[in-house]
Amino acid sequence: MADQEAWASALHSHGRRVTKQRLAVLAAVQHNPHSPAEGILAAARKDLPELTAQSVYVVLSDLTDLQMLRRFEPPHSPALYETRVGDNHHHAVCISCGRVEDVDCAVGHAPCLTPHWNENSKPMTIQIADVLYQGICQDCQAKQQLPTQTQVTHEIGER
Amino acid sequence: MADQEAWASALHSHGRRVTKQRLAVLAAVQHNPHSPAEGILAAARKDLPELTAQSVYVVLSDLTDLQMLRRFEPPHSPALYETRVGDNHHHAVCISCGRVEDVDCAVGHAPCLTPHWNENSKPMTIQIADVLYQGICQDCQAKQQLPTQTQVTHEIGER
DNA sequence: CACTTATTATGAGTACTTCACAATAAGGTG
DNA sequence: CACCTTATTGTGAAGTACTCATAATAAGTG
Repeated sequence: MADQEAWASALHSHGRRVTKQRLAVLAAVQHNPHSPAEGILAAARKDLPELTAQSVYVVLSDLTDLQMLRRFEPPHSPALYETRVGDNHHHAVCISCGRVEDVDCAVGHAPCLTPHWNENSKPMTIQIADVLYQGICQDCQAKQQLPTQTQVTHEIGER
Repeated sequence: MADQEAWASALHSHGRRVTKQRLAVLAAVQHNPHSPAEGILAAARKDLPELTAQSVYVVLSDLTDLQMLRRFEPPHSPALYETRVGDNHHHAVCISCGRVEDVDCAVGHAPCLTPHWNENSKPMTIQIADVLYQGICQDCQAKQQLPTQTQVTHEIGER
């Protein structure tokens, strides 16, 4: 809870009022990275039971716009939030169980920020580059290898 | 329409029946890359008016699983589909108007497929890496520069 | 041409998120 | 410190994108 003041001053510097709802949401995201709005609500309600889902959506959206939170949307998943911002890191999601891992940036500090444009496309001014790795985590790989090894997928995972 | 046979044989090779619905969806995606399901439905209905939305969803989902189509989900947008598969290209989306551009892969043929794992994370077996660039396209930049240049954002874009 | 089974249409339902507006409270002012 | 302004939150409802269950249809095999 010693981070309360840090969050408060960050909110101040963005011209936002310091409310217990915002602090509860920030703490919940910090302690539960890669959580969806629903999970953040559940976590935040342990401190602030009267918090509503709609407030969580509003706060998350606003804080994301302020760059105090980062949001990303894996396929077939609700949006996930985290407090780790500004370091241009990436994410790997398991297509089987959905687990998410952070992946540090490979090419220095701001790697993927310079795409190579086609001749016939109009370049954009890039602000962020999200790299989303999709694969299968070790646990799910182990589970899928239970059948005999000659057996090949006749039904490809789940969807 | 000369691609009909190519689609048909591709469907066959995946053990799928060749239906006019599938062909209409494939043609619609091919001629309208980066379109959402709704747009694909509208385009496909020009050839096949009795096509239903649910069928489009089923077909898109199935063909994506077969890797005949590629699907990606920009933030705050429904899923978009394209026929360009297998070349590991990326996408840039304008956060203001939503326009999408293809971006070829920079680092050779399969670049971002080798993330650098943290010490404390369990590596996954990566299958695909989607790079999503977010920025502002030239058109939207021009529109935002109408106020005097000393003016700095007091309201940051839209959401 | 008939038959089997994949595929599509129909209708309803769900998950996630947003909207409109009233109630509340943060933080500046006197 | 009470008051006031206005941002913020709560309430209730609605919307979008998508999925599910089941019946009708049609592709492809014999």
